[in-house]
Amino acid sequence: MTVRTRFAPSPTGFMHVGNLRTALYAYLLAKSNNGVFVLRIEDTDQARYVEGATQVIFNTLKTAGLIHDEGPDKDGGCGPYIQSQRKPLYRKYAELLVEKGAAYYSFETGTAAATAAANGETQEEDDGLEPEFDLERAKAKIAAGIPHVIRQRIDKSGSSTFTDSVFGEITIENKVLDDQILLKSDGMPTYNFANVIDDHLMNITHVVRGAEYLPSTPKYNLLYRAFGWDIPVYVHLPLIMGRNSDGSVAKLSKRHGSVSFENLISEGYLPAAIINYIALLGWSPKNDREIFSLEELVANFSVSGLNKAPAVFDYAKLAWMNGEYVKALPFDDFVRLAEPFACLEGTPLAEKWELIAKLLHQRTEVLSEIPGKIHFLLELPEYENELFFNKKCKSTPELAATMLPEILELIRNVAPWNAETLNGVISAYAAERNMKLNLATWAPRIAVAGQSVTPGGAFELMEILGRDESLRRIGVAIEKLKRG
RNA sequence: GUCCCUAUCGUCUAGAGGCCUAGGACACCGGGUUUUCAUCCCGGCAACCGGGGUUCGAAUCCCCGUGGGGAUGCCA
Repeated sequence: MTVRTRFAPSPTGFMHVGNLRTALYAYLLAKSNNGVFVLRIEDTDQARYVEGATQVIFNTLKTAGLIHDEGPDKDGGCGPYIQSQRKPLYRKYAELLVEKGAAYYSFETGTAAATAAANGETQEEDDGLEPEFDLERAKAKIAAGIPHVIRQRIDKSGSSTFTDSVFGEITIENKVLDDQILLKSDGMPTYNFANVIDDHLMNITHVVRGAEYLPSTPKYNLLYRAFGWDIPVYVHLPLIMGRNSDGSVAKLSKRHGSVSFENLISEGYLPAAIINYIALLGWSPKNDREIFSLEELVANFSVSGLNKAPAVFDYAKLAWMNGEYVKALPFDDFVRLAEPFACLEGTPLAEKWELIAKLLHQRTEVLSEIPGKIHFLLELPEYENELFFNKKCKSTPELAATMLPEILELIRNVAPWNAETLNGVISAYAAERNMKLNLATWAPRIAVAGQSVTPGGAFELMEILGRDESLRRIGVAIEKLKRG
């Protein structure tokens, strides 16, 4: 039997990494079994619907490489794949359930809650709905236009047991299951109903979803049984957590940082790195390997590697992994991808971008770090003469004050002005004075950079800055050192 | 409140009764290489939540606590 999995997001405007990871595992489970990956849009909550959000879902899956085999744009014979377009279907099945005695109508009263409030009473149990078990009377009320819902009728005796591929056998007392609403008063199904209908109709064999659905799974199974349908294989996934500022953890959300795929991308994380990282959040290949392409994930994926406990999202490790991907990028790709982040357009450095990129390529983890790394090239920072101190190479401001004027004269007219020539001249200068090269380059580097940490050494920086600006900055340093 | 799930370094995890003196990675801290920084290399710090069982033997199995998470919506 062909394995069929689905990813069923709501179009709410952005793709949370938790959702993306669910999509990834559903994709991996399907593909590692030569199965079919279905995309279904769950837009039954018109209040939460966001214009254009479906496009965000398409774009995200495409960018991430999670290509679906069936979906709104790829009919595989189980369409439509957008729930709002399936609306009549749900009522049909809900009414079938009523006939079978597994569901019943409930009508809005609109008064009980209001009355209670007026009397200053709290009536938490009252949801403003009155059940009508008599079918004839129910039909009359419907004909009279009274708003109503259809809810599941659950026998509260006994218990329900089911097996999950990750969590194993789970038993829940039926008395804690409530008569959940299946069809809303606007005629749309709830998730609790639609997922059962659609997963069955779309021949989904393996339901991959977050562990938050574990406690309500018995209700879905009751529905499957009422219809006489096969229950799919369940694969519930541990949740992804974020760390709060007070050290506690909670479901990963915006306050923990960027949690949407689009946000992460705009911060300079690479799609393949994000996928690789989240794959390892809750799943392990059971060996020490950590870097996997999507294809390699497909080849290595197994449900047995899924974890049960929630995992904390760690931006530091994501950054490290992203750095691995950035460094592995062909240089031309890095130049192209990093350019928008550098923000050099319209500056004198724009034409030096490739030269700068050469320095940045192996020193960047997240592309958004770039402006901060190179800002000193655009504008000489304010700095203290203390920077000319360096213990390791024994540099001091006094030494810099004598060296800098000498070096300035040596390089003033060298040609061509590039790292190689400058290296030659300054190396010779160091050799003459029996000085180590790292001492000879310390002062010039500080002078042209104005900061202690720089991407690249003195020669590269001077080449990028050009002759005029380099000489000017060294001049500034000499004056600063004179003032002390 | 009730119900469900869960528990190995700070974080992600390996470990399916003896291979564990508990392995890897990130982070952190040293050292080396390097014209700085980074890369790279080498080293270090750091964990089986607690208590009872079962067993010749338990991180691994069972029970009870405790901690953590989730569910309890006309959200999904």
